[in-house]
Amino acid sequence: MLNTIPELLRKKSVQAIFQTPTMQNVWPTWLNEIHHHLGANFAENDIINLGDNLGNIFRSTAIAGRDQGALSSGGTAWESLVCWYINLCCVGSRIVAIKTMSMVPKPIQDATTINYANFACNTESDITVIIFPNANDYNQDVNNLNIIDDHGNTIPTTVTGRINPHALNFLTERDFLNLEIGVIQCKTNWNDNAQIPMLWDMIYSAGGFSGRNITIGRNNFNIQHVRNFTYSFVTVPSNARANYNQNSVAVKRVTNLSGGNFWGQHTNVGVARSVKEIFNNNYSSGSRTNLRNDLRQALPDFKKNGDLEYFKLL
DNA sequence: ACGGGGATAGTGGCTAAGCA
DNA sequence: TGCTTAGCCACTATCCCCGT
Repeated sequence: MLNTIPELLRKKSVQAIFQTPTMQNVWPTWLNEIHHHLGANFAENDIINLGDNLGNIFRSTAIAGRDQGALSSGGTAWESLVCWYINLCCVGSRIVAIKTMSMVPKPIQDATTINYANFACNTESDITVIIFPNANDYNQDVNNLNIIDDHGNTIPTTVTGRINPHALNFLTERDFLNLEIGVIQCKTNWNDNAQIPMLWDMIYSAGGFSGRNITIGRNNFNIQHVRNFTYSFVTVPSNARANYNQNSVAVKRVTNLSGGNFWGQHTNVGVARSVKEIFNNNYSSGSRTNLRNDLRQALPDFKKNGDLEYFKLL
């Protein structure tokens, strides 16, 4: 079960997260905090409930004062944590979160591109979530798949044990109409940055503005052609003294996003929901049974040096 | 006119991805 | 491998709005 296309992509995505020096710096501290929240003999609910504490985990590496380096790395660190968490909760499903844009299959990169006249401003989508269709090619062990391209040639699913990007590009192109895609905008602070997700969501929702030569998509891949597309906002938030209520501008700016707004703490009704709610809200069709059940079956693999060791939970 | 609270705009060194 | 550059965010002075 853990050798499917989505699982191989997940592994590649999570391994990439741990490549950055920033992540290697913060991880020992975060892991302590994560273990503290998970408890000794954790179950699937403990993993999902980490979402209520992502903000605390993030802040456990907060540096006194604020040098510019901390500011810069903060954004990367938060994106990494959210991407790690989503993949963690989605083990066993067809839902995969990817932080590195170059790892996103080409058709999806093309579809999310926004063209401002001739200028392709590649959306700085922090995290791209792909929900693969409920089809054989995404449910079976990759060794049992036989993927034939348009010329009748077999495309290998893996290259030296890792997923073959060409196979992924081919499949996402072939099954494009049945894909679901989620874009997640991550920001550590909420106040001023709320404008950004609001504006991108407007453009995606409008499908571009033809009169002004603003269009979405390249190579005939359009985000409005996939089965479902959501745009969401996930914040820490790092603004310690901020007092958010349902009338705050920052709140109003993101409450209407197609994918909703979330934060790394307990849900505050009318303000923001815990990031753990993002799965039911946006990605539920990607679960094989349901999120908890998929996760429960994978639990043993977290607790030994097994298939899921790459999450570095040990 | 005044005061207070909330929103806004600007700052600026570091990080990491991309490229040659 | 080294260089270039887009992108990162916490804090503060200032602006704006509204009630008194």
